[in-house]
Amino acid sequence: MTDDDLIFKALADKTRRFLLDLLFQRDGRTLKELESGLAMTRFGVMKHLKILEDAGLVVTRRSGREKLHFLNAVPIRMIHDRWIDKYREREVEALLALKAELENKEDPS
Amino acid sequence: MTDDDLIFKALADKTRRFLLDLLFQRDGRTLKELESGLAMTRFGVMKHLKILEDAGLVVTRRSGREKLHFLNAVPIRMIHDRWIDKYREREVEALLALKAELENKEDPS
DNA sequence: AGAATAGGTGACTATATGGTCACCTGTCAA
DNA sequence: TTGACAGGTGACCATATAGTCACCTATTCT
Repeated sequence: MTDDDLIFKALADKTRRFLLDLLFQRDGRTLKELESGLAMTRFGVMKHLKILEDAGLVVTRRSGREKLHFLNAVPIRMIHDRWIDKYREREVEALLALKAELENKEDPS
Repeated sequence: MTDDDLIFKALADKTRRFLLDLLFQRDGRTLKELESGLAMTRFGVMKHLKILEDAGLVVTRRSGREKLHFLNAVPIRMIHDRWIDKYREREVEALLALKAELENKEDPS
């Protein structure tokens, strides 16, 4: 299994993306803490974290009997750079800016 | 299945990523043309293209009996923005620049 | 019109993946 | 030092996914 295979397979699961969201909000959480936010057994969460770690999307540090989890954004950036060059980047940003503006007008919540 | 589920599931397969690579090189290809670059039957390629299209990563235009395929980079950019904020972006770019520099020194091919 | 060409559908099989459980290891604190 | 706590492993089952095939439709060219 190649590196990029590990990364994209890791991102293919909703639970794992949610774990990344949690770590994006705040880094350095333990398994116990991450587990408490999910409707799943500890074992399920542990498997998901292992897959994220093997892919390099999460890096960890041990601290006594705890294991702290951190988000690593480098692979995410590499996905971006694979299919978005400088030319497409201008197009895409213009489209997203337009989209944001329209949504702001339609739904000024 | 939510939008982001469709996108990440679509990206989870190596063949589909290769199809995006081909379209990144050059847009507007037909199924026949894309098929010729892969060791797979037409049906397999067609299924993959349908999944990419359902996810919005590929958009198509019919032209007579041909169907032309184009890469849409907007979902890719949204993945980036989900886990990379301005702060992390600086970190990540610095790391990738350093990495590129080191690889340049080690392997000046 | 009729043959060749480009694309499309539904059913099927083998394999990969998500989730759970019984059971185990290492660390902390009274 | 012993009990509670955080984390870890291997086996297991149900479901999802990749790939193929027989068969079908629409367009083009002579």
